[in-house]
Amino acid sequence: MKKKTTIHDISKALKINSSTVSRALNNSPRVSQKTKDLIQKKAVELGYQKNILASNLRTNKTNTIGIIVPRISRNFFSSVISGIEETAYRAGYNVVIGQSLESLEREQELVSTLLSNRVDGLLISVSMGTTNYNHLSNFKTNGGPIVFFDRPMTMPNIPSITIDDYEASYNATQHLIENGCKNIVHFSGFQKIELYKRRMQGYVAALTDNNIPVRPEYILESQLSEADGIELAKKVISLPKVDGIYSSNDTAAISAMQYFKKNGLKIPDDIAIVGFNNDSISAVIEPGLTTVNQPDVEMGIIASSLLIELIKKTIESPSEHSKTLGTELIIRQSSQKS
Amino acid sequence: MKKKTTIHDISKALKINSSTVSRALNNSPRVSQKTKDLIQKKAVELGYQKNILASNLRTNKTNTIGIIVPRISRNFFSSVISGIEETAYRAGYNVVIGQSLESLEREQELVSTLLSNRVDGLLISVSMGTTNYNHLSNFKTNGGPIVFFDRPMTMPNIPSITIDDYEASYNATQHLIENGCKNIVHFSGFQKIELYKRRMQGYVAALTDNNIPVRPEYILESQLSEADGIELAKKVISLPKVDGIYSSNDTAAISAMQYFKKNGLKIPDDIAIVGFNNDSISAVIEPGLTTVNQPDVEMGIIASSLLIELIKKTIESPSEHSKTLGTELIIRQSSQKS
DNA sequence: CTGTTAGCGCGTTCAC
DNA sequence: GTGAACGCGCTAACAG
Repeated sequence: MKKKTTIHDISKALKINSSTVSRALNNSPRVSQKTKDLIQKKAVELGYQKNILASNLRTNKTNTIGIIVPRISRNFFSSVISGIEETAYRAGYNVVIGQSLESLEREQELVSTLLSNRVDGLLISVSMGTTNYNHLSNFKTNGGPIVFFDRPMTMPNIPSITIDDYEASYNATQHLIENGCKNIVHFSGFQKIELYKRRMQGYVAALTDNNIPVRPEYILESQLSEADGIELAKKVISLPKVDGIYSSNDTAAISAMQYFKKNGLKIPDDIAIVGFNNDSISAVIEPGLTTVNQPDVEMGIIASSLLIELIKKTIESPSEHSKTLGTELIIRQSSQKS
Repeated sequence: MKKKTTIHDISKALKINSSTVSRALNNSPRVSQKTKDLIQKKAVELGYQKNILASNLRTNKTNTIGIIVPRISRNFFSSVISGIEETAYRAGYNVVIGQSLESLEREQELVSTLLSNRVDGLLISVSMGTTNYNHLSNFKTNGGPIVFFDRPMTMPNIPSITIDDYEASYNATQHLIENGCKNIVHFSGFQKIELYKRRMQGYVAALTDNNIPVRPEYILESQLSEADGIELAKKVISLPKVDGIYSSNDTAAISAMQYFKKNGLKIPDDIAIVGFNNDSISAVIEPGLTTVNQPDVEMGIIASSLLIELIKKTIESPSEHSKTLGTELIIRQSSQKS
């Protein structure tokens, strides 16, 4: 690794002061086009490459945005990240990524390292374990802007990009009901998470509006992991006459379906899933499966666009910038019940 | 954003030289425990937080590793990334990610920005368009170590973590043959990529070893995208008596299967897929589907462990460090042909 | 063990 | 429009 050429090298070579070189290279209007060209040329000639570390130190900015998600390999998140990276790339930002693995502790550590690494902003989908936001407000005051996505937190002045969970949930449940289901189990998630709370509310509202009693034993709360899916499937079997499932997430639902299949058990006639990632699991074309697709890539694009905007001009009241994206109810040859 | 406290602040407050403070905070053995404690305490008291940017500039290291993949949202890659992040996190490294979108140009730019951002090492799965490795050898000489994964390049002294594509491919094809298939189409990828070349070779070898003629019109090369899958499906239909498909990748194969289903067409009796990501698409349990599962997360773990090792002690002949991971042939209730 | 000195490479004052 | 000088915060090198 040979020594890099610095602005001083081209400063010496040209007998022009290094500050002028710096200005020229940053295309400052205070340098004449003539010397700019001269410097530009010499820079190329010497194979100059700006040392961003030094620049970062001086300006205290890094042109980098941090992302924290519960787990990168989850389809939904990897799609969001893909969208984020794409727009960040275009705007000249790098992305550094961390996964909380649904642990508050780990999330705190990640936020802390991102903070000390001076990322310019943070995109985060909080972990299931996140019950307080001290680490986040700390980032906000000492670091930069934050934008929530998918899983919002109730936190003042921080925008969030989400889908309308209530509506999506309501629609999915309503669809099952219209299809003749009367005993609908709900796979739900940790209720401290806004998202799952809202989805539960949508489910309950749909039942209520259709004069179907809400039975607590039909609401199964879990972490919605693959392993949980199997447990959920077992519970469903133990319940009498379940004819429909509405799941708050795809992983658990699919895992449950697999369990039914594998063991030759009867699968409920109709199943609806919110938060289904169509792109990656598109092979699953089951009759009687309804999915509410989330605009995953789009969510990434919008979230990072907003964040970058916030970074550039520290906007005063960003609370207005929250956005709710539409979803798409997709019905797969759903067998109309008699 | 108020002014941060620096080592000089605690240097002044304690009347201890700032270098000693620095050493103490870095837990250097050359500082007495007594003064360490003193400094530690004061640091906490003043709310000191190390400015990593300054440290990075001075040491010319960033404790960050770069990852470049064709597309983040692809299941296989997101799983690998997940594994990478996990081990990097444990080793105290950050990860920054870029996606090449199968474009050489973009890959070059990404490598360049990672280089100027002084990442300590690079993990890369090259894009389909990558036909030369100037940008990579440039990174190697001016940046740090590189480790290839999944898609190796023939490049001197750079280790790569891959599966045994030849063997995996041979086994998959052999399995189809044993199941009675005689007219096996191969969905293949861009032949400049080692991976696809090797898989093609495995396919050819299996046929040859079984005295089945290799027919060029049965080898369908494409980019293996979802859209390509449909084109491939159409081609399969136009071919006489295809009774098996061996695909080099899941996306195209699944897309093709969907096309068959959607249009009520006959699906070849047996299908084998290499590079299938079981975790994410586990819902697809089709009889007559054989998949060769790749150890995706494990690949990430191994690749990043190796890279970090290389970063720490610039090992002299890393070419020996290439590693081939085992795969797992998974047969789904494959209907034995009569 | 601790202090002194001298940068890392760049951006940004201020002068002129 | 350009130059001189300084500082961002930290650490390496050399003293002692």
